[in-house]
Amino acid sequence: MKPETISFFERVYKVARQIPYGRVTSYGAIAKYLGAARSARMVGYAMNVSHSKDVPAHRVVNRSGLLTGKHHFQGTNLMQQLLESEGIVVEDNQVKNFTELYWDPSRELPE
DNA sequence: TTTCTGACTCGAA
DNA sequence: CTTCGAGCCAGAA
Repeated sequence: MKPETISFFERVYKVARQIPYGRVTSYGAIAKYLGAARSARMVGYAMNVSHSKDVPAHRVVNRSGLLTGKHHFQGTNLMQQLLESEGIVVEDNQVKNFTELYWDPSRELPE
């Protein structure tokens, strides 16, 4: 498939799937990696339609480590359970040790 | 076709 | 310290 034919969402999914186990990242980080630093909203929106994709949306949180999208998961705390099952500590919808668990694609991944 | 909304982020007051 | 506004793009009504 040509890169031009790949939609913005496809790129988001591609990066999201590269998130290592037990790590988390932010919408803005993905957007920045895609060259659209100010399209963080679009990344979140992409996650909304990623229900049919193999995208670990639960590993994507906002810049504060807050589980802003947990409400969009099936359960009330499904997102938190998924994160905790990966060894990530979540408290009050917020990821603990977020700074240590934070995975920046533009920094961890090659250009 | 236009209008509105949204899993965000950052800078300014 | 907190609060507010603007920017970004895509999809649904």
